[in-house]
Amino acid sequence: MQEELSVKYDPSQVEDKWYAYWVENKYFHSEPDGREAYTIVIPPPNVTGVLHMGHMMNNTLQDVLIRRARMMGKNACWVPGTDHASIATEAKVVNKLASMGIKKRDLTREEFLKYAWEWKEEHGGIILKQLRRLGASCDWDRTAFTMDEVRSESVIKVFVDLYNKGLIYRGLRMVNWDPKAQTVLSTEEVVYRDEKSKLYYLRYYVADADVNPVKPTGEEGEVLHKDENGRYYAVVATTRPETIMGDTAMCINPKDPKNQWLRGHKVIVPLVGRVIPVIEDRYVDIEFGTGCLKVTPAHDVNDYNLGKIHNLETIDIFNPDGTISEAAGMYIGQDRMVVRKQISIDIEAAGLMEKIEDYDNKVGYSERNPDTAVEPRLCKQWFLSMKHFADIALPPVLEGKIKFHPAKYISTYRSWLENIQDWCISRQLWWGHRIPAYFLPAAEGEEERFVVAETPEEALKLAKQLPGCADVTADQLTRDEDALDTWFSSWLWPVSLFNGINDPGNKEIKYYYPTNDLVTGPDIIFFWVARMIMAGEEYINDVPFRNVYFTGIVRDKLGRKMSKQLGNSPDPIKLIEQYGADGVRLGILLCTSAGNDILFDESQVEQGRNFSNKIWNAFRLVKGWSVAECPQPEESRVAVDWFRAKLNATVEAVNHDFENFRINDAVMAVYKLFWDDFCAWYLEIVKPGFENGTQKPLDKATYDATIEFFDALLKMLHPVMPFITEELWQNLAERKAGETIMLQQMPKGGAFDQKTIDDFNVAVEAVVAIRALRQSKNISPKEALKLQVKGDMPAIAEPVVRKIANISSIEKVEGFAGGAGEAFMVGTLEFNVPLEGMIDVAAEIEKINAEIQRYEGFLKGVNAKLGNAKFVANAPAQVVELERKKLADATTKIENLKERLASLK
RNA sequence: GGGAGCAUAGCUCAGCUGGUUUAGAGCACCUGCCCUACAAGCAGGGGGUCAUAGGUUCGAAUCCUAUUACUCCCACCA
Repeated sequence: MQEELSVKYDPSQVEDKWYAYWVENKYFHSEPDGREAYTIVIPPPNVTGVLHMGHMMNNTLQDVLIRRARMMGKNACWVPGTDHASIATEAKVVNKLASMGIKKRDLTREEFLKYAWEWKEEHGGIILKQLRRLGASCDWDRTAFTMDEVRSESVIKVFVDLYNKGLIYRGLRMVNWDPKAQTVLSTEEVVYRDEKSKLYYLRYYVADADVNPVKPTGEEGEVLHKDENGRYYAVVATTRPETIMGDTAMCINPKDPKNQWLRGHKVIVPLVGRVIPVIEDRYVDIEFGTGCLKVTPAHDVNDYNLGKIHNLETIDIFNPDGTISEAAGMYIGQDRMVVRKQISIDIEAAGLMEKIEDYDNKVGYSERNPDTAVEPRLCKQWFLSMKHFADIALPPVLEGKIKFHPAKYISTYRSWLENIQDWCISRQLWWGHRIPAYFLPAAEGEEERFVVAETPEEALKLAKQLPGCADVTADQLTRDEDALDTWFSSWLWPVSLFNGINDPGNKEIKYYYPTNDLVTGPDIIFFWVARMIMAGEEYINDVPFRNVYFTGIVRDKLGRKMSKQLGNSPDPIKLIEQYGADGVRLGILLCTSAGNDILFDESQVEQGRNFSNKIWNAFRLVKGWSVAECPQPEESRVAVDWFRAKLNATVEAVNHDFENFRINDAVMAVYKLFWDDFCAWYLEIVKPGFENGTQKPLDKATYDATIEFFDALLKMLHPVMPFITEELWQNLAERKAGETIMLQQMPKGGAFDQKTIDDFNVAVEAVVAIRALRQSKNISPKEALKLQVKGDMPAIAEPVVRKIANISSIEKVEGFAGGAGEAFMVGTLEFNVPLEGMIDVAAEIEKINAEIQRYEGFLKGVNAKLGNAKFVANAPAQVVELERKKLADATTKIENLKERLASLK
């Protein structure tokens, strides 16, 4: 620290220095020992990600929790790491390659992965470096990656295990297909958005020659469509006319009176000309559109189900990239969205369009490629059967073994688990964990055969055991091309970080698991939180964490989500440079409450910076004092007693807040303790005056207490503001080499007398009243005043008022005669400041009358209560007693005021 | 369509099991101050029919019902 402390705190002078110091001394590192463990695993950010405000909030919270736990004597371990994020990262690599003129499909898997790893090495982990700027006290020696050796091995082991348990299966299903990434997605990865679209009404002519209505038209509301040539047709409403090439039936509800005439007939698909049957199924909503549904089994889940029931042909008219396939017979190779426009024109031209209406519907988009509409597609994929996992994951949350903060997410969690669908875990990607399934050669049309094993050698062994496969060779086995869903590795995170899959029951997993608190967003409650609980229960037979703190979304002050497009997302590193990491941390924490979105505004960070500066200057003040052997002034003795009580009370409140994850409240409590109580009151009271231009020394008792308080305050602030607290703590007293505030014990608080705090508040109120009086009468703070008091002033209040309000004498009186002064009340205590010739009697009378009126209004309410026999009879004695006291107090006050009014007149 | 949550000062939110609350905090705002820690500061001040309408109760911001607004989640109606 510089000899001369600057007036302004400069974070850039201290942050890097202390972070390096902490890392060098391995203060963040944890090894199992005899202490109680406190563990947090980081929600692994995307390996190629860049820090944004959401990360800042999330990781600040985690750091506060971990630093506090460390100072509470726990063996705190915060494990950092990154996620391989297969879809996002693969997309980035594909784009990069494209910019180099390389197409993914021209590369072998090995070549592609080489590029991908290069990309990862180059861009990966930036985000972890950025976290250091924030002060994150992660155990960097434990940094993990979802695709590193331990984690990969865990994933493969788990896949094989679950397959062997019969929980993983391979099946032909209607799945969600992302045509841009060209992979399937799980149902959770599809986000539905409202969209303005069109409902197209298409003519499907009746194919049989003699449709001729056997019965007369108009019977029982039947709707027959007949064109100018006398030909009959049905009308189908669809939002997706481009799928007509895949139509293999038209469906009506058997109970639909208006479409009875279509029963048993055949219709012609417009443009395509294919003749398809009219089938009947109760699934069809009679009220929707015309009650006629076109059935495209290959491209709609419901249609697929209808197809299965009614044994319909399935025509897949799309290529994997969303263009029209050969099977469609027309528009081949064109994108489906282009074809939608074109086909409506062509149908119109062919006279087959009845009408087009505006229509609001929901369209599913890929979570990772938000501008790509997801296509339902029929294909063979790997699934994890979820019923079993739902069964084991629900009880710990419902029974409170895991607590959600806020608790409202329990119901979200519950309803998801109670309606769970099987998890599609395969992805048509290369960047990820390759599925350990090996296929045997099979002739065309033959049922596929495969084995699942951790290694190719193991697979070969298994394959040879299959009937008729004794001679199979290693070359004949082909490994599944697909990779696993990224979440299939993330769900193991709290277990795999401690190698609990590969080495069950090892020392670390036993020590660190279950972890304590998880800090994450509610948007991944299904993706991640729920699945970690499943994996934890399945593999360790215990919950992965005790508490889940759900953060909100960081929005700008207008409530908009932060996004690159809007440009409303500040660069966290720039903010740190501008305001200091401590300032940014405090700013974020002040507006964070569990489950609520935070509306971020730079002014909050400014508040954080200002607070840093306040701490800095308090330090400058205290360090500037000299100490001498002299008696302790009365007001200092009182202030020490009071502040100790206040400190202890706040420690208790802060502990309570943390237990309930009310972190913003805890932070605010310490903020006020420092700024309002310590700086504005305590330091002002003990601050020595000046004599002949030099500051008087401080007595030793007061000085020691002040240093003790400052030390306690810095510790309480440290989890929130690690840098400035370390800097000042190191300079507050002599420190040995290698000491750090990080590893000090958090103040434990202790018993305190509430009366001390209450009595002090009398002084505070009196001082405030006298200051207001000075201001309104334009009396300088330097001019000493006299004070009269009627009643018994608390002993500790007197010296405080004397010093802070600059009172020369306090006189106890029976009444204020003559009215030569300004009076005020604190509780029932009456004060008067005698002011010769400075009183505006008229104004004073008005003021007193207003006061009387206020108290009388108050009395009315109290009297109404006490006058109510039912109240007196039913309310608890305590409450009635309280009302009586209110009555007595208010009555006294009014009497005093009236007395005073009289004396003025 | 189903479910959940929320509605308190200009803004963001506390207010837990109804009674020391004719409602609090932080920020913002207004007024006065550069008084040897700090103008990134100090001192003082104004500001709310607790969304609306009913109900329960001796007593409601707090509990119940309905309405309105917003937010979120879930769902295969083309």
